[in-house]
Amino acid sequence: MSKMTAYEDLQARGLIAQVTNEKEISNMINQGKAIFYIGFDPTADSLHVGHFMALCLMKRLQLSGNRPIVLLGGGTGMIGDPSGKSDMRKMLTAEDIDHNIACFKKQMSNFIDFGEGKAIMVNNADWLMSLNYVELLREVGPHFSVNRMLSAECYKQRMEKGLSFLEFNYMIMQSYDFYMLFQKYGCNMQFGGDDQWSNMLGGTELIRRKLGEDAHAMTITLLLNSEGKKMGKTESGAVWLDPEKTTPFEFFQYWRNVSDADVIKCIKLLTFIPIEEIQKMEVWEGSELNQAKEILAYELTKMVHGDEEADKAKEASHALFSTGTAVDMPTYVLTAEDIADGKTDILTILHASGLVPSKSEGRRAIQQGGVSIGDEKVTDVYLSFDVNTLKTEPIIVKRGKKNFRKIEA
RNA sequence: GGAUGGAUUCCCGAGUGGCCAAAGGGGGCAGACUGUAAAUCUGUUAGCAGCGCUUUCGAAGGUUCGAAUCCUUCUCCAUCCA
Repeated sequence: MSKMTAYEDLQARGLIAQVTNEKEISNMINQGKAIFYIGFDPTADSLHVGHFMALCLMKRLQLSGNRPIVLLGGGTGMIGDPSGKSDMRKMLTAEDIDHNIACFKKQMSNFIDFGEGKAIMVNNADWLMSLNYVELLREVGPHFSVNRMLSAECYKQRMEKGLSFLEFNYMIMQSYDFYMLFQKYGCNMQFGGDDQWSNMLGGTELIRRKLGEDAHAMTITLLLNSEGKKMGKTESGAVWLDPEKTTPFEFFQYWRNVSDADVIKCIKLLTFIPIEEIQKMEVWEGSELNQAKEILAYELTKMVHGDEEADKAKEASHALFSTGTAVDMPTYVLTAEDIADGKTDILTILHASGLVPSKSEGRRAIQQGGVSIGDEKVTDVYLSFDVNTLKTEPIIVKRGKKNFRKIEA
């Protein structure tokens, strides 16, 4: 059997959602002739899983000889992309954007090799911020049909709730980016999330109309779970790549806990495990699939946080769910505020350590049998602890099955 | 610019003077069952020094013994007309 081409591998993994011209794109990619860009708007101070997937795609293509351009949205971030969103985002200040860009840069360099001639990083603020309104309108305005823009899928939700002129212009900015990159760097392809499709087509159209040349676009499958929701989000927010915002252990657990229906898909989309090996896992059923989850969690943690952290997270996870103890686990050290007369109580501990958002919830959790210390269920809401005892013997407090904290004094 | 309708707790949405910390659903959390999955069933879902108190129905004032509910002003949103 001949080796899979780079493009076939992407296909087999299910990474490709839509393409403008499959034949040309696959040829370019397979021959390492693509100079492609992916845009990242600096909407937060850390990258998240969606970005990670895009960066991995960059890496995959970089490995097969193609040249990536990372485009940071210093300019487009000032506008805000309405695609697929039901509400307008909070507008970011210029300072926020600068800060976020700095954070992005740092994290990205862990994944992508920006060495000589390998990959480049640019910021669209460099050309967007100095645009002159009337000039721009005359330059690109005639090439966009408002009727067609409005019918674009990405605005669908906003047509019901309201779309501001500011955001409406996002598509033009993104199209302009592609147009600029095409001229400056010979960038002939754009990648992005599938929700970017219409924005990306705007760019290829603009290039064709202005320059009479062909440029291509390809979108990456959005990482959705079996219920059709975006993955990489938890109740408390996104799963971040920054260890300060999402600890390696939390990161590991997030993937360890994906549902059966999603494991294989995630392994395909997110890891670099060869497709042949993944195919072997696909036949796994029932509790066997549980192993796949651990592989997924381990691989991703390793890629994002390194071998050492991945091992630690895996160990902690094992220890906690088999024996209920772990060496390396989230720890909370009691502060003076938590102690009164050399004592403290269970509600204070739960609340102060962040296991529950309020003491009322802590009380409820106890009453419902959801709190335990070690293996013992807590039944007394007023259970109190001697601080001196805690100093010598730290305790492990659990809320539910998956939330726990080691408490030290 | 004009007309009309609207803003309720995490979300949707009921509530038109006291019985309202506010129905119902969704989501979340916890328990049972399991495989750290899903489905299902049960409980729970403002805060606090628990049986009571404090803060909540877009914002600010007012009427009233008593307001999510009535009045005034303001802000924002939607639809229709220009």
